[in-house]
Amino acid sequence: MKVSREQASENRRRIVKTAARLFREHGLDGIGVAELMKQAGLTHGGFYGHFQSKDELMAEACDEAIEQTGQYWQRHPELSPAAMIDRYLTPLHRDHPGNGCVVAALANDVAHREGRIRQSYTRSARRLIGLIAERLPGAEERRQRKAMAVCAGMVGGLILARAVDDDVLSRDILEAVAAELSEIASTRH
Amino acid sequence: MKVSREQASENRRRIVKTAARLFREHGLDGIGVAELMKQAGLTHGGFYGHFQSKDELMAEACDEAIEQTGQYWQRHPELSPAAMIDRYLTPLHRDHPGNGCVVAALANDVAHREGRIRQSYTRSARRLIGLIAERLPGAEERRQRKAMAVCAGMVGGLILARAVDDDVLSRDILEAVAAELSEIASTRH
DNA sequence: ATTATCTATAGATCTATAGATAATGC
DNA sequence: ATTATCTATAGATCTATAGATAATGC
Repeated sequence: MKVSREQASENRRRIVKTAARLFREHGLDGIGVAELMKQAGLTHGGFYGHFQSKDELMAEACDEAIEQTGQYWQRHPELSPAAMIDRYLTPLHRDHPGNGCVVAALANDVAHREGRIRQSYTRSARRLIGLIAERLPGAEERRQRKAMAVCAGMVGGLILARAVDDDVLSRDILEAVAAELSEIASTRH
Repeated sequence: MKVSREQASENRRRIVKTAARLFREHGLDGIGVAELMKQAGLTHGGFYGHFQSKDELMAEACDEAIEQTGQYWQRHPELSPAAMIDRYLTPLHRDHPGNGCVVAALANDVAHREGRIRQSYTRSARRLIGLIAERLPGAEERRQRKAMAVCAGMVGGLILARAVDDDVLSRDILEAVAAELSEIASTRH
């Protein structure tokens, strides 16, 4: 069942994209290589022709995920920081982690690991902070500081909204955090 | 090797306390029953005399962890919200998750589960929000809203600081988030 | 002939249970 | 006699590999 060189490289690409979705949905340990390959339309054993290990795929999937997110924000350069916050802290984003922010989806997972995935995650976090910082007014240092706070609030708010088992509390968190973070983004201090 | 009824109940208690530490350190899937029991000074098989399942222990360990944190803050009623934020967002807390905030430690893990652990986590999150809200000035509704935003920022800041692989960035995040959250806690809006 | 993929499985690890053991407590 | 704990293991799951298969590309 060999396929063309072109098809093989397309298959590799599909594995990375599938992984970027599944790792965000289920966590790094929540999805196995066999199930992942099945969802990519391939078989378990074929995986190791494309990657040395699951760890290697984790790092590539993290890069892929932040690239998707980065491109999304860069396609909307007109959005203010407050508008970004409002789009981030929505029930839609909360309920679709597979297509959402990788920094929020893998934070706890990554803290327990070393190596490439940790480096890839750190780049992703920097990029998210940078995407916010570049739209804030003021001097570089102040923008960075505010962007970190806004980023922490967005990530924390989304993670909390996903973790609690009460729809009312979950929505209250999303709305309260969005409202208060917009304050930070717009004040002069 | 039977022990007294009193000793047995002390053993059960030690399992819960050990679990409260280990789950926060390694995540719910990052520590197995065998290793956990070893660290509690007992053997693997003995576990199921005390608990029906690992899931049951997860919920009890989460309750134990938030109880420890709640008692800590209640022993310091003099601390302002800004002082709480400063004590939460420290390198010490970041580097010792086993003794720290369970809401930050298990957020991603819990989002992928159902049942008792999810309920226990939701109670913990409510309690953390409440501990902050009761020290904020103003009307109930506004205090709740601000407490949710502060809580999200604290949790997000700590989780990010733990996940990134760069000491400078990690410390910058802790300091930036603490500074900006103190603003929220003290403004009138 | 090369190689991308498939089938099958080795080896490790994890939760949970069965049955044995030995000290408590009636 | 009861029961808390221990040893040993069943059964499931996961990563990674070995060897077979079959279509590509020289």
